[in-house]
Amino acid sequence: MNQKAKILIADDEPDILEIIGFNLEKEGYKVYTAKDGRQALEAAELYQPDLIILDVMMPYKSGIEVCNTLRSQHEYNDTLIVMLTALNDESNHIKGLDSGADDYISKPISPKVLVSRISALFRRLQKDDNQKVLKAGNMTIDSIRFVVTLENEELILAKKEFELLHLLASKPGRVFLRNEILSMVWGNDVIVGDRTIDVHIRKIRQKLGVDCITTVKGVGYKFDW
Amino acid sequence: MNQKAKILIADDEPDILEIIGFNLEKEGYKVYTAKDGRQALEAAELYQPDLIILDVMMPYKSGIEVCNTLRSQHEYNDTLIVMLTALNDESNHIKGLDSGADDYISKPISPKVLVSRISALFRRLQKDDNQKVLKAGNMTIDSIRFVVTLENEELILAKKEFELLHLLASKPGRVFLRNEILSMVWGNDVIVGDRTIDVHIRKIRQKLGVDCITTVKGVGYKFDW
DNA sequence: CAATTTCGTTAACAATTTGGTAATTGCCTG
DNA sequence: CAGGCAATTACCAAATTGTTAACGAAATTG
Repeated sequence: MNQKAKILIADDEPDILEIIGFNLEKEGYKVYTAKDGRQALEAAELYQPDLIILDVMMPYKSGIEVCNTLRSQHEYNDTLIVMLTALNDESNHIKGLDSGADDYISKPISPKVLVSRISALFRRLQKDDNQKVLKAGNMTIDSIRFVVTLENEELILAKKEFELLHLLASKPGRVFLRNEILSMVWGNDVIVGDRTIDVHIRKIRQKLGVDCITTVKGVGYKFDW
Repeated sequence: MNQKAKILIADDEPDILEIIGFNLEKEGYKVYTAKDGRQALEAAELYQPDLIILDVMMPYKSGIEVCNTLRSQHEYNDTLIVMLTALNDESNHIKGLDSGADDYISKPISPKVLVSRISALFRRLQKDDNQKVLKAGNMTIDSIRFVVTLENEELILAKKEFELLHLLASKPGRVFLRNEILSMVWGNDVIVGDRTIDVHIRKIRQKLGVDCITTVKGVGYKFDW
């Protein structure tokens, strides 16, 4: 989930689609919509959303049927499903959860609450794999495994080297001033000479064997692919 | 969660405790109760529940405070937290989710719905957590029988050794910081010297005879196959 | 319940790796 | 060609980890 998480909303009321969709997009999610159960299944297959919001009452296929269908397929194992239904419809509430939904939200619901609830679900999902993996061309900088991969070959950098490369590569093309580099990699209270950075840059370039760090004279360094 | 899942309920209304408790026990959960925020924290530490239901309004410490406290400690990372509050209290609803709760349920709630909702949470949790027997190459780490098998030969590790290996192998390739290792294997309140981890790593490497644990200097260790 | 073994931890020291500096060289620019 | 900056190189100091041995606590066993 390093990019925008994709959310599919299925409801037969256009108003709901619009209100919910608008609010989720505002939060940075990529939103798709469907207006009945069949469309929902098609869209799910097409867009592979990370989370699906299903209204229980929909034409052709109810949300519960859709949920059952999805849950029976392996590739939707990790897809979050949220059921949406009218307040106090307890029997559907239970059916929804028992069909494998991850949460149940009753209408009417305030956008704020909805968004909070959805982030809570995502939070639990991504607790471990905080996607700390940067990619640029055929290079991967993986700070979970602490490995840099270049054309399928693993390179091992020392801690400071790794941190420095990671910093530069986190904003490709952007120039980092020497000061910035110092305070971000070394911290504000550590005092080291200016040449230290050069030396580390050198070591990185040497180990990578590829020239992806550009010197900007008098200013700093940047990562370029 | 091969045994009964343990659930802790914290609420200052005895009626609620009883009704919810009764219904959860009927479903086969082991239930503990607490009647205010402080007790909740104590009970959490004592019983290590799998799921905690927190009323938002409680004497001494609100459910939200309790939730924040728990979430700041590593060993409660995988503990599910459900917030319980009066209907339509939207601001608390949001605070609750933002403090790291996994779900939010508003009172009054029917026992059936509550139970369904809780099983939904457990279902999601088990999805990732089901790795009681880890496999990597010709190695098997069986935390049910407490045995490590390497090329069909059984090795016996001491408890700490086993736990450490199991932790590392649970996410192959991922680097575990020394802090993480300490808090996950030893717990947060135990203070042990720095060399302790090394010594255990040493023993594991020695017993396994295979080099599957990689040191990442200045960072931690990782399991690699 | 004493004897014995196994564990977990620590301390001390060795080995290794890493980080930082200084001195030198090289390169671009005006 | 001089001045300013970066690239290199080699070297040393500091930090980190590996290894061993030893000791008390806990578990096991007879």
